[in-house]
Amino acid sequence: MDSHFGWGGVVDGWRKGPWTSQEDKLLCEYVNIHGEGRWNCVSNITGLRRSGKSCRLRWVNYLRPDLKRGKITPQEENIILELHARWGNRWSTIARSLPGRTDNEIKNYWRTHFKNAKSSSTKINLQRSKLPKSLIQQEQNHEDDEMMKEAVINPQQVLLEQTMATQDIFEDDDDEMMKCMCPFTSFVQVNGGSTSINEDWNEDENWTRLWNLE
DNA sequence: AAAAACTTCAACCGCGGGGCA
DNA sequence: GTGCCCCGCGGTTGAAGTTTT
Repeated sequence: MDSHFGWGGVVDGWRKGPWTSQEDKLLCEYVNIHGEGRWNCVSNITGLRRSGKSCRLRWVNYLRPDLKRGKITPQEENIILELHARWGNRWSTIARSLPGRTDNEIKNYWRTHFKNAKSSSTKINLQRSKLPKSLIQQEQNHEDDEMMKEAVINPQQVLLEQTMATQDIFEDDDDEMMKCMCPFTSFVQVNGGSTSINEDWNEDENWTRLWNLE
């Protein structure tokens, strides 16, 4: 990042740094008239001295009228955790499941709250995130198929594996996070190495069992 | 009360993919 | 086939705000 020169100033004719309310107004007017897209035209049409990239980012992450404001809710957090376990750092994919939230917001939230979670599954997903999307989709479809087959043959083992993978992410994290994850893991009980599916959800009981899972 | 440490989040960058001439 | 342009994504940075010492 070259912000040590140019932050808040002009570099190559483009303004950088924090947006002013006047700049926001110009960008909103542009989008209202011309719609989203053709970001490189914004400067020509509005006189805004911002690059197309900067305009797009400002609109997508801050000015869009359908954006939610305020903190991530526990429900949204659950979704983020679940989808991150599945997709790794594919923030835009995760963001599509959270209307009103941006990939940037989710990425920041994850880094702030969960970046210290060190787990094999996380590492694998980070590596996956660097693969071409078509390959990832193929792989994911294959994994889903295999999971479905296995679930028919051995449902208890599949549930246990899912639970273990989920808990692995939280090995260094606190009670609050585990409480958030309870709805996803509640249906498996572990008793001295054997597992059983619990039809009747009992929050306290299951919570303790999962927390002590080794 | 002040300094240090930590957290949050807006905004930047480089890179890669897709469309088009 | 290839070169160019635009767009979107993920990683990173640093200013500002907040909490702790």
